Amino acid sequence: MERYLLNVLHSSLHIKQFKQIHGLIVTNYPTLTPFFVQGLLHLSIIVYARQVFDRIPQPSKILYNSLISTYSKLSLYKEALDAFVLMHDSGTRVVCSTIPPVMKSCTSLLAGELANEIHSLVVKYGFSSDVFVQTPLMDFYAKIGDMDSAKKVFDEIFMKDPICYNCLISGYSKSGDVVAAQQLFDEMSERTVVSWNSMISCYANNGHYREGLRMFERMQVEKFRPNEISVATVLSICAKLRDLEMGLRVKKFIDENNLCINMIVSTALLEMYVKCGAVDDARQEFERMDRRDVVAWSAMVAGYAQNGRPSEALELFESMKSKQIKPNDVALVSVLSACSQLGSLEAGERIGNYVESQGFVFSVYVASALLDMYSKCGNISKARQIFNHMPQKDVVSWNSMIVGLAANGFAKEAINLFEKMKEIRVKPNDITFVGILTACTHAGLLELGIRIFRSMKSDHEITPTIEHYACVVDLFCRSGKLKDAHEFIRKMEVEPNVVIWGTLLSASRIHSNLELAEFSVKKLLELEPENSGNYILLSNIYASAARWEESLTVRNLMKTNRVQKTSAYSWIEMDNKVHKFLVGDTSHPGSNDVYRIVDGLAMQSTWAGYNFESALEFSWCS
DNA sequence: TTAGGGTTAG
Repeated sequence: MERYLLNVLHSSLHIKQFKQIHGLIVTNYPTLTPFFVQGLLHLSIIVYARQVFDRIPQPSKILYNSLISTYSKLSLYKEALDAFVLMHDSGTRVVCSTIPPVMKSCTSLLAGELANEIHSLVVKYGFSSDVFVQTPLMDFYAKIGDMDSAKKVFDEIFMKDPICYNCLISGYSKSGDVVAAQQLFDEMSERTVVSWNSMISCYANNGHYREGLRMFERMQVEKFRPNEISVATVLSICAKLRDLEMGLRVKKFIDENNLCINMIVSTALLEMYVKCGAVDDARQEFERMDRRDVVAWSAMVAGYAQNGRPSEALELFESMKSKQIKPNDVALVSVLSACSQLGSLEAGERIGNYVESQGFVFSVYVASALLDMYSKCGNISKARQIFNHMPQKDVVSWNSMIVGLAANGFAKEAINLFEKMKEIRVKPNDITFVGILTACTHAGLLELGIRIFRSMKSDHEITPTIEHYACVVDLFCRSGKLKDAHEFIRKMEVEPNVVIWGTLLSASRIHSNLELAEFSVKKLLELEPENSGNYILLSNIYASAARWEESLTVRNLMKTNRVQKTSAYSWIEMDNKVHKFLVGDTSHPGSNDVYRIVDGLAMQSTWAGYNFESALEFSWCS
């Protein structure tokens, strides 16, 4: 009977049958209790198993090991460590096989103190030569970024298997030491798919994207079959590179090799489309997914928000909530950015209330997005309130507040905030300076603006970009110092673009500086010969100075260059479809009806006293 | 032992 029961306990039983056997054991075979617990642990009926375990007076080391490893397998790391402490305190001898699940739990919980104690135990009991003990120990050091200790443990391992190499490679990868990772990889006599994947993600995580792609190619040349982890990593590289062509090649590879498209691969594919601007393809991938977790939903919401389609971001966010997927901080950040873009205070406030009631304001990301939303939607005092209450602020929070103040006309406050930021030693970045220079422009603070611009390189080691130069040109122009603006453009270290010349042009026209206007519009013509607006501007400039001949020459030049004047159109959105309106076009099948209604409206408006000066001659074009 | 999503300007 005992032998029979032992066999039964290791087969898959229903919980009811277990309870019957438990009764039998308690009354007739108490010595079988440990085997009974193991049967329960085997099936991961952990709570029941623990209850019975606690009634055993002196559990054996084997039973402790089973309990600890089951906790660890179920990701119940705290329980695993508690059980280990219990085992150790009860005087039960720790064995080799006790260590791996305990170390894994220490790593997951970053339990440094206990990990150090275990390391001492490993040395004390002489487990140091065991690769199964040393690898998780080394992994712990690698995960906390202590690569010196990790390497020390690695060197002590007698028979090194690929797993311990892979562990150390991923440690170097996370600490940014690409060279050490590659060296270790080259040393390996026996590589696995994991080794290749670790190297690909090492390059990916450290910004060496092309190198990562090369590893992916090389692994195939060396006859290693990429798995779903390889392709997910490579897809995220394509996303970072904005390389749609490569991304599609990877997708073809997945299809041709029948690789499993799990949720992570799908999301990586979706993300690749999003970053390459192919939002509709991303949405198709999203629709194809049979399961979607909060990451997949957030990626799609972010996709719309990042590609300037805020209404769809908001719509998808609502549908995510209706599917009972609880939004997390990432989803909230994206949807708040969508509200900012829409300038929709109503939607923004609704989400803002949710953010505050659910305690998400403690996330720097969410709070920054929230304050940005309030400032873009015009509620600058609420934005300021959120900023002031943020327990932690990063450079983005400061930038959002500075830009928000500048955009809402509080230039002095923006500049004060910039000073405070420097005082508490938050390092400004290039965006900070775009914000602060805009503030100076709005307040007409020419000298201060120039001083701040010059300090970028000297005090903050930031090389000004074309945006910063454009701000300064604007600063000169708005102060009426056109000559200085021109002089500044001539001395710029980067090639001036259309924004720069456009700024100078519009200022020249305002201040009737014909010479500079002519000069800048010629520059504009060089940069964008296809833009009809530039020809018309130049022609008008000549005309206004009564230089008719030159005016005509420009018009003719426009004809010889075959530049077409692009028509301006208006558009409205109806039932999720955008309709464009153009002048002098009757392409819409219902245009007769449209005109009749428009005429009727115009008539009624005229009767109501509205004076129509412009023709109401428009039609549908899509 | 290897894999996916986020905020600020123009």
